[in-house]
Amino acid sequence: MRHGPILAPQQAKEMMSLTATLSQMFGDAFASQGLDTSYGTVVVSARPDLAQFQCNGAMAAAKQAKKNPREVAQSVIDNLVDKTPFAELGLAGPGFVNITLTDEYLAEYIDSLDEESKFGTLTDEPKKIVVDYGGPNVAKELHVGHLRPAIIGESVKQTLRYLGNDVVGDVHLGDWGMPYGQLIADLEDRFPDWPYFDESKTDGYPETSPLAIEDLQVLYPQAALRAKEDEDFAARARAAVVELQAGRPGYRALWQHMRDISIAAMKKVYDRLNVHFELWYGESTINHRLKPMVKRVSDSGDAYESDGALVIEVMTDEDTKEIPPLLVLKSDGASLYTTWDLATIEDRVEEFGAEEILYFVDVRQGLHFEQVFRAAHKTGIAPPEVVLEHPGNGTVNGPDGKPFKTRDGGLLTLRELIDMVVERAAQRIEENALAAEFDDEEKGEIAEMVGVAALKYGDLQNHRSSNYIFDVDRFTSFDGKTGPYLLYGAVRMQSVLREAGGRGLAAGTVIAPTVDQERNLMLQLARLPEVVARTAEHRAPNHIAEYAYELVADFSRFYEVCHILREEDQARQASWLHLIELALAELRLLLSLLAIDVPERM
RNA sequence: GCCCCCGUAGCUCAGCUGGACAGAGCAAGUCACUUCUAAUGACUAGGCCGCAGGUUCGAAUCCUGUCGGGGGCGCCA
Repeated sequence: MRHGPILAPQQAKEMMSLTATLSQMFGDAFASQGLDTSYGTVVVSARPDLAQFQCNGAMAAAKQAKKNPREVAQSVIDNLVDKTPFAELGLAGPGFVNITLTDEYLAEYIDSLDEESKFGTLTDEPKKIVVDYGGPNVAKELHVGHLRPAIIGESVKQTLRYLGNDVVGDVHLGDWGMPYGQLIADLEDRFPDWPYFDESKTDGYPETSPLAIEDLQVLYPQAALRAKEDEDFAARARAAVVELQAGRPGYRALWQHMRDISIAAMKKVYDRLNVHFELWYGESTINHRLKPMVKRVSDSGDAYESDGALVIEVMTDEDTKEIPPLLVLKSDGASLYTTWDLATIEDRVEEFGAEEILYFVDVRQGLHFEQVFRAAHKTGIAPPEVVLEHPGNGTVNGPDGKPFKTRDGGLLTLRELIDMVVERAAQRIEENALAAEFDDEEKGEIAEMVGVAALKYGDLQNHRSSNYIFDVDRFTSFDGKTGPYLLYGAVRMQSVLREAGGRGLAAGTVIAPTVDQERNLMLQLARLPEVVARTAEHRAPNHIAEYAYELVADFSRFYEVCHILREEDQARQASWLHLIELALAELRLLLSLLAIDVPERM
């Protein structure tokens, strides 16, 4: 790490990214022609053989101003105030402006990058954002379906936070539905003597849970099955839910036990994935809001009775497609997930002041969220300016292209999935003679990090909304675009810096590049801000995943041709060390935004 | 029946919301290690972007139609 001057927070410098700087220069040139500055947007060139950057605004500007695009482009070039940064400015095709920087300008820019200035990342106007990305059910073990929301949500949360927003992640437990009525009713039959079922008692229940998580995992499916087959039992289960939600002390105490042991079990799995929730709220958290909220939407006329149930019409005159009304109360008067979702929005707005609420949930729940969002805005539960968004995720599929299942057709637990990848990673490490020198404990730690990185990167490199095929062998490979390859890149950077440190070599000013691989690495290092911004904008970590790979690949190419420790020109060597420090700092940041840990060595 | 998503190289997937000959990884073939971790790098080959129209100076990207696959449509979450 390079240690610049320690700046007090209020003095922390804000700097612009390279493309933002260039865009401003071109924007000014457009403005001087009476055209909008937004046409000045400069992006990385699609044709690296022709130029480093390009500006395509002249074509759009010409269309709007009814001018000749090539003439507009030429006059923009002519009206750039400062041309010293440019080695080449060319006009091509219908009106592309090709831009190549001088090596000196590029080096100077790269030299100014550091962690304090976030490598040129401009922070957002801070917003209060709630990220809802868990959704596991109490009493059920986490399964494959919980993987994507967890790791995508965590990554976007970290990214939004890095950009300066006030973000909290909420697991939003499924802890208030029918399953708990079924469990309670079933337990009451099995253990009628338990104090929880004695209606004459209102307190003095056991401190610790009589049930272990393993018990719940067995009991839950049995109770669900029983409710399906036994109508009498189902009726008692429904009654138990009503009593639970009404606050019957014994039921609440038993339910609390189930919730506590479930959370403890979930945390173990989420911890392995580096997924950490600030809030462990659930559907039950907003129970006290349900009645007043329902009354309010009924009184306002937004909600009305339909087939005995209470619904909110969410279709408008502008809709060409059919959108069914949102059901907010069942015909028996009980609340359901729509009720809880609405009340949860109310809670997040009133208690936290949420300006944006993002739901990282399976895309298949798209219609539900569309209905809930519309209802929330229509009823004023969410003020109009509050952004409600459902960046949905696709599924994890098996080799057959269908949602992942175990060999016997069951649902694979998340713990089993992680174990599978970590085991394969351990095998790969074992196959390699280089790991032999590490003791078993370190090998185990490395296998865990490599395995989890393999799993997470294998997932995150796909766009959030697409389904992908889970392939342990491919994910854990050290070759190609994989988690292990990225970790290996980071480890090599660390290794060079460690060696350099041992020899008393220090990083210095970045000087003008002389070889392509060096120049390309610099250009790559400059791209981070736009990639981070794009990830946040699209709520899609695959942009960061892709960029992290490109960065490591450019580092590897540079490393191949530029032998840092052997370099005799001391200024060049110091410059290269600086580049490696920057590459490592950026890579660590990118991986931290993907919530992937980096080992010291491997 | 209505609605949503997907169809890109042999395989797995990107493609920054209209820009220049469509990209990556794997697999295949060729080449480079007395190395700072070769757990690497270089090169070759591979695609009428499902199909047919349309809008545009310009379309994998937008519109219409069509075929194929997946998913969703009030008392489960």
